[in-house]
Amino acid sequence: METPVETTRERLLNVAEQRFGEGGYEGTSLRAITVAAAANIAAVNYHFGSKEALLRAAVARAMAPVNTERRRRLDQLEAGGAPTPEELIRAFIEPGLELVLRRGERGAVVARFIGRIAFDPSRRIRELYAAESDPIESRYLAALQRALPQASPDAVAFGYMNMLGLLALHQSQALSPTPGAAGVANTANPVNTEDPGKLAENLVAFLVAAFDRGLRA
Amino acid sequence: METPVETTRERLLNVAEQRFGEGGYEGTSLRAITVAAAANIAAVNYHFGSKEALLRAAVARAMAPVNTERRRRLDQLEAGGAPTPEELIRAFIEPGLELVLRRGERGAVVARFIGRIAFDPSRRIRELYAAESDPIESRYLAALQRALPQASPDAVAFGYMNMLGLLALHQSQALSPTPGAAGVANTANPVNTEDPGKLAENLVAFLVAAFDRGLRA
DNA sequence: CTCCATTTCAAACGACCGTTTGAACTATGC
DNA sequence: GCATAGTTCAAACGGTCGTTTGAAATGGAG
Repeated sequence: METPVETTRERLLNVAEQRFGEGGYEGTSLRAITVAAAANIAAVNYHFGSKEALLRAAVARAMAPVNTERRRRLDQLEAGGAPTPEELIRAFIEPGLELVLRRGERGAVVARFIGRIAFDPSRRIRELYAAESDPIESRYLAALQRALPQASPDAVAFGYMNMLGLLALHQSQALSPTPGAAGVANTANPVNTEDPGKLAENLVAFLVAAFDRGLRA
Repeated sequence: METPVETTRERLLNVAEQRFGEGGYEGTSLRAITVAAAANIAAVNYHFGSKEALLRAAVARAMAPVNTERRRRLDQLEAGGAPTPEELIRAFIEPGLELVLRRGERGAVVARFIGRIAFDPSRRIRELYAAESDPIESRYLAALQRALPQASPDAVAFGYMNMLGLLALHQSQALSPTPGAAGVANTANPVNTEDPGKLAENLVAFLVAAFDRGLRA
């Protein structure tokens, strides 16, 4: 069989995903990325133009399948009548956790990358991410509003932001602290580390309860 | 009245809070801090020893009143019998939001600083923060477990981590995106920007519902 | 005033940063 | 074969990074 070897461009994107996800944008140097990708320093500016353009390309590539799947689910739900809050929450959470975690090692890397960038300390980086996930946001907000007519638009937006934030934190694995360090419940490891599906179920249940009964009028 | 002028050490801590909260640890240089604090570059290493030690000192100073208030509330609740989940959640959230937001401009700066550092991209920084908020963590977990006997320890820990994460995100104002940019609900600004008390109420209600009915057995 | 510990200062250290350059290499079409 | 477009390369660019140095300023105690 012929092995379609990864191009330099692809290797740069893969390593960028991993390193940016581990150390953040500011905390990761182009030299660290290019060395790990077995590429020359100048390759970044040749293929992408700048460090930030590399990040933008990596975000776009990582988010594309998630956005596609979310759109597909939303289309499907709305075609079938009035979706419940749980269906909508599931359609948002699961593509973020499963589609990306359910692929062995690389999936976890992509998830951590997305989760970290979404709440990077730099406003510039956060907006860069927001622009990528923006298109479907208003659709979800409108659908949630219809599914929760008793909640005010502000309350729905509040719930949506909480959902978005919690998803990002779980994606980035920031809520599953290091085993050896001083963290939460180091006596018993949380449920979710082995099975991303179980984490998705737990998170959906948590959010459904909060949306159904935790939004102030 | 005599004006006890701020010492260089205090000015450095104040500016560090602000800049680290805005740009993150890696994204903020000591030169930017010392210039804004009208101090010499060498002052950081003289008063603290290193950049990381400056951060550690800032975290400790910022967290001290929050930890004290949380301990006080927990003592009071446990002295009065078996606290409800809502009382426990309130005792955790409110010190984080009010005690720190309800102080004009500087309170918001401190809140953003804490919220950002708690989920900094660098694991090293996150652990530095975790060590500071660790002491009361096990007390809260145990109290929550007693208040929610039907939930498994894993589920309680899961809920606690979600609470901690959501609090940090709201503290850092990462969930109240920039007004002009492409973000959630730029048609109507969320409720919470003007009144931190209202945000606390919304967040507590959200979490109480999630804890009461959203934790899987 | 002298002494001494504390604090501030300008200047420099080596290291690393993102980016650019221009030549060398590679592969494909003619 | 040669020409050509695409890609990779070592090397260097000017800047900024955290940290260190040693001297100058400061200010209370004797």
